[in-house]
Amino acid sequence: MPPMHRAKAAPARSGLTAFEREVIEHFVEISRALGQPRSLAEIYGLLFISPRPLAMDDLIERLQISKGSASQGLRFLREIGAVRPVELDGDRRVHYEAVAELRRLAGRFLSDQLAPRVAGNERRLARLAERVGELPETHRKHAEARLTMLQSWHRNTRRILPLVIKLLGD
Amino acid sequence: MPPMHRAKAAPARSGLTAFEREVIEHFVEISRALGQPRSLAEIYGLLFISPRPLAMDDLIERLQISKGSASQGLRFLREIGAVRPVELDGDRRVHYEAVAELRRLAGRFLSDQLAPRVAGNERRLARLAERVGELPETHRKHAEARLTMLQSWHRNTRRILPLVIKLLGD
DNA sequence: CCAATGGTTCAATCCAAAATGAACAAATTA
DNA sequence: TAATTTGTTCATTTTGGATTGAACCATTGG
Repeated sequence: MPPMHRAKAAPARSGLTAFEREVIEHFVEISRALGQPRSLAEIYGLLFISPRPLAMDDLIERLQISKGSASQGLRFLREIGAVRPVELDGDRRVHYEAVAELRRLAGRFLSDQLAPRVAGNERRLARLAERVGELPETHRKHAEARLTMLQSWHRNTRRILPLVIKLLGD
Repeated sequence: MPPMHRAKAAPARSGLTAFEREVIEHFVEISRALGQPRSLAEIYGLLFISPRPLAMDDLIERLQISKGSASQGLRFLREIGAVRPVELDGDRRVHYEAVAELRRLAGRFLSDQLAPRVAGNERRLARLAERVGELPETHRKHAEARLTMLQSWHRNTRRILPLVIKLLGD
């Protein structure tokens, strides 16, 4: 069969405007700093800048991501309250719009992602406090001092987190 | 030369006490939240709990990490001021001790790791503000509203960062 | 009832960041 | 000077989290 000159590619250039791409890039950068996967940021970013709710299909097509990524990404964003499902009549597909209140977003993120870690740290510090007594005399004093420091740092963190939430959402 | 029966293995079980391991684990958890590689946290953690400065050799042996990791890790920690080189007489190797002032640590981390990103975001927002005018009438209004939001979020962030630093180091 | 559509799940794959270790350089000691 | 010690660099390898896509389920419509 002659090669034909190809339908192979049509790399499907993204169907995103330059403006949209840049807005999305903004969210990608932020999500990196928060240690979240890129596809989440892409989905949220596109919904954020879109003037009307989008269905999963739209996200797959415009962002060129897989069904799996789209489905999982939307689930996560729904769970943390960053995205809200919307029913559009005449279409059985669920559409989504971005929740854009920073206070709510930050609060959810902190309580869902950070709080569990903070709790884990707290437990570990408690364990350490118990065991510091069993240490050989030589190192005990130093270990106790360091442990006190860790506890103080931890208290600082706990104190500041709620404050940050409050300040963010004004 | 006959093989001699060797010093091949002795897998060198970690030479870390349970207590040390747990302290190190604490730092590993924290560094994860900050998106830093595990080996950094291990190095800092061991130095933090060690009552006296350690040489690179010690870190390699006790943490079972490679020379490369140790060297690069120490370089990074030195750069952000988390670790301080110490000269011990009678030993030409450089030893290191942990810098344990939280204020300094947090400040450095924020200004080295976060500030550049924040600056990047700022530039991007400026570009977006320029281009929003060229948008087709239909979407312009919505895009402008969203952009205003992004700018406000950004201002919030800038406002809060220095405050967090101040509050952390009391 | 069957076919088509919308959506989820999860094992396999991909990939970027981290870790390794060999090669190298510089300082030290014998 | 040669041999050893201390440390850095960087090309390769490893690894874990992100992404994919095939298999599957549920609902709707013909």
